Amino acid sequence: MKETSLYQTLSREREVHPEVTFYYFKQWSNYEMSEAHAHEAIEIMYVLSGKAQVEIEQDSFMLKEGQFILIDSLIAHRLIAKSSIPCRMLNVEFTWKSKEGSFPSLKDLAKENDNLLELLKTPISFLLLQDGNDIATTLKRLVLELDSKVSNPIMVQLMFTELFLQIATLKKSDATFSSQLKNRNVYIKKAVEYIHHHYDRPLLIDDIAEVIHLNASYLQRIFKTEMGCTIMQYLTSIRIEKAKMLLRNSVIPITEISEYIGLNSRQHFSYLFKKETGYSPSKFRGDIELKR
DNA sequence: GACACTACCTTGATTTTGCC
DNA sequence: GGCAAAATCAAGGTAGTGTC
Repeated sequence: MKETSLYQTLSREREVHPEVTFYYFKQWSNYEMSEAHAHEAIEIMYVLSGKAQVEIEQDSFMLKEGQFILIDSLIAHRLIAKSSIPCRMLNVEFTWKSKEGSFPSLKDLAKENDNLLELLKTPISFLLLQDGNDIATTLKRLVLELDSKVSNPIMVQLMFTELFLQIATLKKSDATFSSQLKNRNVYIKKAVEYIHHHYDRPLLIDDIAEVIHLNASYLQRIFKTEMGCTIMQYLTSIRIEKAKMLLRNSVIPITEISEYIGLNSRQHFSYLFKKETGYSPSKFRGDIELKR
């Protein structure tokens, strides 16, 4: 494994910070790289809209909106964007520079965060993940900061820290999620994946059924048999867990949290939340504040 | 897969609550 | 009292389920 690899972070003797070498937004249309290329920089390719094919070593993947791929240093890859819909991407490439100042290195951070440690301990050529929107936001903020004429190095390192922690957490939850699904019926697996990726917008059973090419009522029946709950119960449980997290860890007004979890109605959000937890959203947040 | 019935969800209007 | 946020209510729509 080369010194420039992400996965050399723990064994590398010198302490390093990430340093962006190249970044750009670009819309690809009817484009095909003539041949695969590799570079020392680690690359993140994030699909903002549309879709594109990425070939890495012997594998080939169709990246869709909201998905991103992190390609390690010196891994050959090739981009093909031949879909009728143009693909808009944000690419960020970074390498390493010697640690400066007192800002903790990635190695230091891994000592404090199990998910990050696990990510850096498991070498892999590339990492393909579905983003909830956190990674996109952080990448855009990072690019905006780099574009700034008075770019602040500490801000850049803070955003990189946020980015690495988000990727590590996403990878961890993706692994847990995947292992739970391993033995499930393939249709149920697709439905559950779709729900996990789209719970933040209004979802109809018909939408899910259409995506996996099944009759809606048939899907409902096999879902309940396999999962022990209806599709809507499953979706609600995910939404309430996300709402609890937002109530605990953010100052987002309760009226807006319903939008964050895909419920158009704040009234119904309050009703569902109370039904599931026994507390109204405001009481839930208030009790947490009191315990602090 | 289609249909019908029931239960539950969504939505808009209204009321209550808390803060200034 | 005025205002914004949160909670409640009722009607219509949608999901879940049994049956064919």
